[in-house]
Amino acid sequence: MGHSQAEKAQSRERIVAAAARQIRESGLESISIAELMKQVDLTHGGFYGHFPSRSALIAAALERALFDGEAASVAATGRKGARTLKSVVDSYLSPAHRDNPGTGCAIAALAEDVGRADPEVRQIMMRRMELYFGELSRVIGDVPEADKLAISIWCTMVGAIVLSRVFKGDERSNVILRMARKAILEQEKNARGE
Amino acid sequence: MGHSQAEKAQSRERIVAAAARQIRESGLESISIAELMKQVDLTHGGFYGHFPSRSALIAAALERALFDGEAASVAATGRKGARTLKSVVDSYLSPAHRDNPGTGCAIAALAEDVGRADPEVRQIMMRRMELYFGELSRVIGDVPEADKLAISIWCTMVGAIVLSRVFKGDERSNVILRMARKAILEQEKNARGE
DNA sequence: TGTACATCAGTGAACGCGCGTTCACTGATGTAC
DNA sequence: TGTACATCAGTGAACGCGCGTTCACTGATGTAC
Repeated sequence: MGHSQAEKAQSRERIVAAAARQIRESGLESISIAELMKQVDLTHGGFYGHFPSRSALIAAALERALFDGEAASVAATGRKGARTLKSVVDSYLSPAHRDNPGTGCAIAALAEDVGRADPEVRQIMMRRMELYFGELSRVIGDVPEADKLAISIWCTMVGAIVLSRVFKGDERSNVILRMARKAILEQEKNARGE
Repeated sequence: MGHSQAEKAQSRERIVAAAARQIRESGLESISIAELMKQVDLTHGGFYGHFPSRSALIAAALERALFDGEAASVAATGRKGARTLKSVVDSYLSPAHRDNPGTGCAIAALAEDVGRADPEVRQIMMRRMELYFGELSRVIGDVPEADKLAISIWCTMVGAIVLSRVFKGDERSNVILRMARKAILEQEKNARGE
């Protein structure tokens, strides 16, 4: 058993990463400390050397899930400059994203849970979403009121993933993704054309 | 203590109605049988005279929440013939709807929870959503591919309520509702114009 | 009409279980000399 | 280089608690005669 600071930080890292996946797969409240610690090959008692409470972990896991989900999206759509609205939407509204909530967008996975949570938890998502709105606005680029368009596009993307997951396994699920994608791209075209 | 069949049915009714509100306010898994029975002035043991298990109640409560939410929407937007896309969207994307999930749309409140639930639970929501898609399509009326437009509009409406609830209490929350509303109405205008 | 019995919705104590949290302890590693 | 000690990440038993579920019981009402 090691005990350097670096090793402790690595343990914490593994706990948070596992929790970030867990909450996206099964919800904010799905975290069981005993099960989580088993997942990372530690005993449950050690948890309190890393976090003061379960709810502190949930906050850290949400922050991490938001960060990871964005990193995965960026990785899938290519580096900064190469991103277009089409590439972002195609990636976001893909069957792969729908079928893998544990590594996907934390907004689509957890916004309802967060909407019911404490203000501190909601703030974590609010702050991150402001960044997302800004980033999508920049991807849209030279369109009048791109910042406002970015907001409504986010609504459609999140709603589409959420609904497509209700229908997963059914062909209807793919139709939802396709219709949302089409609506978003047409919206942009119209905004550009005016 | 009465014990006619009608009185038993009324008790069951009150349990389901309370549960339907509870799950929309705090999530599918938020139901505690002891607390629920206290809410309807019964003792927890009596629960099993009405339902075989907690999960059977959850299924019944979801069904009921979906039904109630739609009834509330219809009540708010006027009778059958008088409904227009604008009236539906204005009502759905209102601050009142955002602020009262317990009496609102069960899709917006529970789709993420349901997406993670058993196939039987997902089917309950799937079936109801097919009806909703059809109804919105009829409200849209004489537009090419109104059925497809209805699907993408539902995505935007659900996403907007879900995101606006994360931001509740913040001015950003109202902006989200307004931008989604605007996007939907423009989408319809464009669909009508082609 | 009055009495005895059957029904059954609801009661409330009890159960086993898993959970979050605490804490005295362990034992591997780092440091001092 | 070797020995003694300090540190501290992780261990695992124990706790109190709330939960879903069971079940023997109660007592108000309906029915039979």
